[in-house]
Amino acid sequence: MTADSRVELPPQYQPAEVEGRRYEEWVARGLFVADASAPGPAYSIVIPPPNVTGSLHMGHALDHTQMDALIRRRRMQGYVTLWLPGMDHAGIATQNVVERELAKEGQSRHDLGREAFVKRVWQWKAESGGKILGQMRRLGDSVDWSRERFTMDEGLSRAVQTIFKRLFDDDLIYRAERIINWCPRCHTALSDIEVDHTDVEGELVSIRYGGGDDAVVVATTRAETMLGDTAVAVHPDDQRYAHLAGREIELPLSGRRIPVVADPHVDPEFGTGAVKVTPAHDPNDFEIGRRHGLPSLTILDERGIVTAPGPFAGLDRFEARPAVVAALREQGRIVAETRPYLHAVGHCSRCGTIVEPRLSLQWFVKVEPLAKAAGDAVRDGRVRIHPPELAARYFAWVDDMHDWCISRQLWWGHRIPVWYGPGGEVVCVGPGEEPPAGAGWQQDGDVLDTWFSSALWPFSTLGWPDDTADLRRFYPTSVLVTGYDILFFWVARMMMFGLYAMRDAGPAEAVPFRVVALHGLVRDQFGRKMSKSRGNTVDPLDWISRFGADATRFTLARGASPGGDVAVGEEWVTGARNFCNKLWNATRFALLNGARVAAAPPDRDALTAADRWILSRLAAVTAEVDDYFERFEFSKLCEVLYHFAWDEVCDWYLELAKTSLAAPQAADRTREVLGYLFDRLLRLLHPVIPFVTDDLWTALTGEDTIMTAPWPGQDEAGRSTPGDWRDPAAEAELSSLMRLVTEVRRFRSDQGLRPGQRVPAVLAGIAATPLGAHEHSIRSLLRLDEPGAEFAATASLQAEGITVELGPAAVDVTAERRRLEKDLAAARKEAEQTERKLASEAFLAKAPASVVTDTRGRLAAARAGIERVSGRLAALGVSSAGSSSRDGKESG
RNA sequence: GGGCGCAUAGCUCAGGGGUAGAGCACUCGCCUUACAAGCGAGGGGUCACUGGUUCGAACCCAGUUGCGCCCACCA
Repeated sequence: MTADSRVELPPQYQPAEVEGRRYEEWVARGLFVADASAPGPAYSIVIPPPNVTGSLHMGHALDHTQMDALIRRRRMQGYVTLWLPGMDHAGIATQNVVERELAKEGQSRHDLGREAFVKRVWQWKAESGGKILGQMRRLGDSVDWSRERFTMDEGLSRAVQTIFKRLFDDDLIYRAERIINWCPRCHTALSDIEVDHTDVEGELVSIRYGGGDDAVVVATTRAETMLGDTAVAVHPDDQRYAHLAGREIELPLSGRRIPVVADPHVDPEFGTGAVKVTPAHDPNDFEIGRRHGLPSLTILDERGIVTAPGPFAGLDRFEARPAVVAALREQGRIVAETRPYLHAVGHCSRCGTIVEPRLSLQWFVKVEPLAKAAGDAVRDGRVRIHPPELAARYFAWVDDMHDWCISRQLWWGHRIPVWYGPGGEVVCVGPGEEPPAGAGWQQDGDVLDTWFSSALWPFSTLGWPDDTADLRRFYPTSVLVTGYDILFFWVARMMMFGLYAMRDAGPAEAVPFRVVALHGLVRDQFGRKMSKSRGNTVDPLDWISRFGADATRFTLARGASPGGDVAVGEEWVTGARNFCNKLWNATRFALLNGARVAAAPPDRDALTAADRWILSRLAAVTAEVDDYFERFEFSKLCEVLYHFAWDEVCDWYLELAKTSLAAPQAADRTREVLGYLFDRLLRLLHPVIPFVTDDLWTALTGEDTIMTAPWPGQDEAGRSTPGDWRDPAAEAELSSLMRLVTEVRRFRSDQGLRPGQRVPAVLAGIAATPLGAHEHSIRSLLRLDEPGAEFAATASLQAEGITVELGPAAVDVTAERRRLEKDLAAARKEAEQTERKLASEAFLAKAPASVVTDTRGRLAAARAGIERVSGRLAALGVSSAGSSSRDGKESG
């Protein structure tokens, strides 16, 4: 087949013209769809479900690039692969979005009522939700769209109900009155992980309680809570307050009398050693209150407004605070001046409002037994965390987990399947069961924490609780790819629920995934966290539009070491775009020169050293890439492929190929090697940069798609590519060639010779070296002509045992001398260092023989270098006299 | 308050007991017929500091300093 019969490729890669079309082709041909009944090993990944409200950001792009690369490689390896997409209903986030929309219409959800509001949210989801799914297509995600799931789907809701019922029956879910994190803006309880602690500059106020002998000073940053104080606590051993313990003192402002209790929780070293106790509004105080049977006095409502009777009633908590302080000051109750105080305060992770600890009746998961199992699965190796260093964080979380508050005072989410009877009966209703009928029965009004359904994701998406073919085939999933930032709250919970729900499968098969592969955060080009407030965020879609999906993916993959953060900037993606273009042009070169992919690998006996060298390197690179894939070393595998493709294939092999393509008897063989080489190279790159590789590969081979081409590593004949193709002799020979060419190029550059200028030269002694066979190539790479009849050398240099004598051209004696003097100094330094080393008896006695040999070799090389360079310097002095005016500089 | 990690070129980072690396940036020269989104040749580092182990330390150990991150119910 000849070049003209093939697709003409433009000289620059235009991602926009390729990507959309290819993606739709892949989908249309069903290449992403997993066939659960197909033979062969299975490989599955469930996508960390993005929020319906979300759009694609760099974090997703990183996540998805890694998952897609893993999936694509396995698919090429012949696994039955499933990458399952879907979305999370994102309770609070979504409800907030729709409530804001309603607010614009001057309405609240209460105006609509529950049923209409939920309907409205579904409507919102249908119209504006899930933008991210379309954006995933732009990235090239090879997800199985036929299996797309949503946490509020009928099936997944049934899974939620089922597991709730089981947990309830196993006494692992309970309802209790506890201090929980309350968001006064969202009007709902929050779990610990939905609270972000940030330092806030507060004011520490010291207040004198009681009077006369009873006086005791307490400090607080939340003065308004004193309205709900029901005690003062001191440490039992604190002599300063021994006389007060058990007595009652006067609480300022209200005039109530409250007891002084002795409790070991109090730190006598901190502040005055006395603490005000507000059981209804502080978790510690709640515990103290429980221990001493203190009443809990709620003084704030769900909006954070004071309800305690008196002058402060109706004030917001932040208005009440200074008001209370002012009133105390008036009464002379403020001791000393208030002072600024930096302390960590909890904020609602959804809206940023300061969280209010609040006593209320909520549902909890008893996590202790579940968390223990989740920890054990990692401890005994059923689940591997990668990189292993991060397992410590996992254990820290799992081994010290508080009970999980799962009820939310929201309308959007899975409603708690519990009914309360007129006589206080509590009935948990499982799926398919009829709720109790009759007067007075009512369902719990709350919904479940969004993370409750997310925790079921690895099996609820596969059909659990039914025994489906998908569940049997694809559970446990092969790997979970996510950022270390959500290792705890999501990963740990999937582990707990997976092990619990799937326990019948046996300990090894109940785990939700076999490996957790963690990556870091995407940062900006200066390594700073991306944030909207800093204005340094980058939109992946913008990059995809301007540089292509492949360039975007390659940038992220290339920066991603396991567990490490990725710094990206426009320079990076430009480089990746350039790389794609380089591949484009290299393949284009191969095509223009009639490269062809033969059914069988090239006949080794017919190959030149250059061919054997590049195929040997290809084999080495193939093995490395395979290994890096197994270890999630995306950065390294990209690096290896980048350098192989660019430095070795393009800069050397293609240049060498130009010579052999020009020789009629060698051209066919070279075309064959080029075909083989690019076929393999493109396949190796496909998982990371799917679009450009598919486009080029189909042009090269005439096949439909690279997606189903076998992964290299073993060729069609069952021959292992590494091993068979490795050729150390060819590698050494070509290394020698490259050193020679580089050395002469350096000389030419120093001489100011233009790269294209042809110079007559003699390569004296080349025939006696292994490079003899390459003389033609070497001359071509270096633009050296055969010497004419009247050849007269004006300069010479030695390298690789060859004396290169250059004809009239070389001239810049000063530059050459400077260069040689520098080389001489370096060689002398090296010689000195190695000599000193070899003079040490301790070194000779204790260092391994290989190191000693190596050092001797270095010394010999350095000495030879000194001699050679000295010789050149001397020769320079002689030959420079006569020939300094004919040179390559006349043009510049 | 507890735990973990990091300090290597101008920037972002890899490496890891035996010759200091990459990308980008920088300098010089080139439109050499796949590619100027390119080609060739260069410059640039006390591997944070102080000690220790070792024939040998950027690497291992201890301490110091600086910087991150995670967890956390001390008012």
